[in-house]
Amino acid sequence: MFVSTYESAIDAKGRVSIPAPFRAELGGSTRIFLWQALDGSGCLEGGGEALMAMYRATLTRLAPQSEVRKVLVNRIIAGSADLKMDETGRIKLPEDLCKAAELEGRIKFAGNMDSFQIWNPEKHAAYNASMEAAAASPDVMAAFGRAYSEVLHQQGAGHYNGPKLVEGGEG
Amino acid sequence: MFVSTYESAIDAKGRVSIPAPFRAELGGSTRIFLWQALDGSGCLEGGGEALMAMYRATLTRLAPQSEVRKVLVNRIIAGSADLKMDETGRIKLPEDLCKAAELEGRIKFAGNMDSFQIWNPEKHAAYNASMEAAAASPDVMAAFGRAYSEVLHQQGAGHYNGPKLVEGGEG
DNA sequence: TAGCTGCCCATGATATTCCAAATTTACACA
DNA sequence: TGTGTAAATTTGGAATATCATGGGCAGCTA
Repeated sequence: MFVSTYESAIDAKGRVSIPAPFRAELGGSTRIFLWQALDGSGCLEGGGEALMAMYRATLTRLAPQSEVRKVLVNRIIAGSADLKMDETGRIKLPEDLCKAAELEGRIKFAGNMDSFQIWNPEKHAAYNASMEAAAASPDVMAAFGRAYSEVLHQQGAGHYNGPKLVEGGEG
Repeated sequence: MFVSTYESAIDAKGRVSIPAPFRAELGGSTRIFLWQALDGSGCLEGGGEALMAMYRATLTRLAPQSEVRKVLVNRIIAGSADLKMDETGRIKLPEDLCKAAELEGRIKFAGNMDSFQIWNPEKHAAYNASMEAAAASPDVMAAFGRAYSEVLHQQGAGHYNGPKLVEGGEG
């Protein structure tokens, strides 16, 4: 799972070091896919071969000529950059994606479970602030609490046994 | 279950010993996650791989582009530090988290069932005082009583048999 | 030939691991 | 109940490994 947030930088040659923990998460593969986040937040989203395989399987389930499928294939498949890390764990960010996400100089890598995000630091700070404010909402905590107890019930057949390592939770 | 409260200290290099009972609770794993508590109380919250696996399962249940999920992924997944204990059970607290929770010198570890909290001692004392005052409220005790008898019913098939050790309740 | 790209090595900073001393805690025995 | 011994834990510091980053060089492309 891609967890935590790391800072990195674009060097003079347009190269970026992928944080080591994220590299480890790619399981030895050096192929990285990058595209613009679908939610309009202005960051890039990325992942490795495992994620792309999941997306492929997911998109294949959608009806071939459905509008939904066409949109998602366009945004994620056609819109992706297909990059290869060098020996020291760096990739070269394509200019169009940098421009779209307003990336230059220092950037932020943020874990997003199965994928990660790449942010302009100022935008990321603003995003964090809005998320922090939203987290205080009772609705958010209530929804989280409901989902958490559902997971507990599922695991423990009705009564509380404490958290367990969920199957497939990590590699 | 993470129980009780322990005091510890941050050394000159920013390292902190995890209290031995909490270490035992991590079940041999040396990976620790730390993030800012969602409730705005100003402490850090932490747990091990089991808790993070639970959170992952929980977040996966929420609709992918829902606001609730985005908020929680931001706060818990992206907002977590992914730390590794050394041989003697210490972690290095990231500076940004220390700053956010006003941690320096001595700190408090407080058990929180599935997770634990890390507090600035003065803040913790103030929190304790407010909790002690609130515990006297009839509403609190009433809610506790209701929940307690629900659990009893669930365990004892409808009538009171005295409390039981729930299967797997402790190790 | 100029610029871009991929590949490689060098280096400083940071993080991790290892070792050892000091302190606390637990236990057995008188 | 007090004391001595052993074990575990906490603490401090140094050696080592890892990582991010800058730059060099060759090959390809336009």
